[in-house]
Amino acid sequence: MGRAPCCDKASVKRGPWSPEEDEQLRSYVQRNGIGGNWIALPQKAGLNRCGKSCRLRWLNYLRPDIKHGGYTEEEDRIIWSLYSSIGSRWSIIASKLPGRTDNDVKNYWNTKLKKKAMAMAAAAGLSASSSGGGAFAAAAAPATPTPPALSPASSSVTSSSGDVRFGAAYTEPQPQPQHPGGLIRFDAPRTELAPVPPAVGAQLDGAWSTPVAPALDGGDVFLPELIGGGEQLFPYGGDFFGGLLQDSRALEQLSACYFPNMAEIWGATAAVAAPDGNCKPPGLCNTLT
DNA sequence: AACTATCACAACCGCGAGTGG
DNA sequence: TCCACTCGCGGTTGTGATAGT
Repeated sequence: MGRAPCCDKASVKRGPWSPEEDEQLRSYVQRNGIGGNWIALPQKAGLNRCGKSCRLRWLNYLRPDIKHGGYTEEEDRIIWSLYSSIGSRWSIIASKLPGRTDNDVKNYWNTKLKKKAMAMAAAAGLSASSSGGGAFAAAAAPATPTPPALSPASSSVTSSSGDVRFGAAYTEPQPQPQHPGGLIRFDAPRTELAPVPPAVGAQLDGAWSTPVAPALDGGDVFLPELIGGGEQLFPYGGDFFGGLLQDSRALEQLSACYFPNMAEIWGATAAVAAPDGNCKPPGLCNTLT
């Protein structure tokens, strides 16, 4: 049994790419495009590489619009908030960071940002002992599915591979910073989400309690549009991690800002949520991208 | 200077989803 | 409807660079 390999591993080169191979692949793709078939590409390009390897090399390294390193604080915020709400959907997260790849974002998270967030969580007094899985898992989410209109982005999510996502540290909702015109701003067409129930919404100002849900179908919304004037429209400035860790509501709202359709997704799946409260919204990627 | 530990990033692997015949 | 094939994703591993002892 077992899956047939995509190529004969014994006959193709593996490991790091040489500059010559890079140039060969780059020039071929620039001249001919991908051609809709990565498996056949290496042979056409004269490369002794697996098609998947070529695809990965092109997407993660050779593409002309790739940025490496030098993550800004704004990008940190995007990654953090989206990871907190949708988990390790790196391709989705990367799609909101122009020039970044899923692999790059994933590596950045695993090597730097996660540690930073963990340190912040520890500083915020979150314990890792209550449920295992680290400070964030411990701080996560209620045991039952969160009402989607209330907390579209706060429930823990169990991915297809079974790892538990961390949610925001839930504390009593605190009064939110005021933002003229509300946090959410998009150029895309807008649709209304159900208002946040009074139990929570009453503690928030109007702009926050009735989020306006833009449709991402209207076009990609990238970082500059998301953060608008930077700190001006973003609820937390310098102490970003600390602020979010102490205020899950803000995190939910921020995530809903990026992916407002989360509410609908969770709403559609809440009825079939697993008894443990974890569910994976079907078609999440398709809906969001 | 030599060795070890840690870090950062690139690359690989296996799986699920999508698609066309 | 089924099957084969490919793509894309996310987790994991490998490797070179750097820091520390």
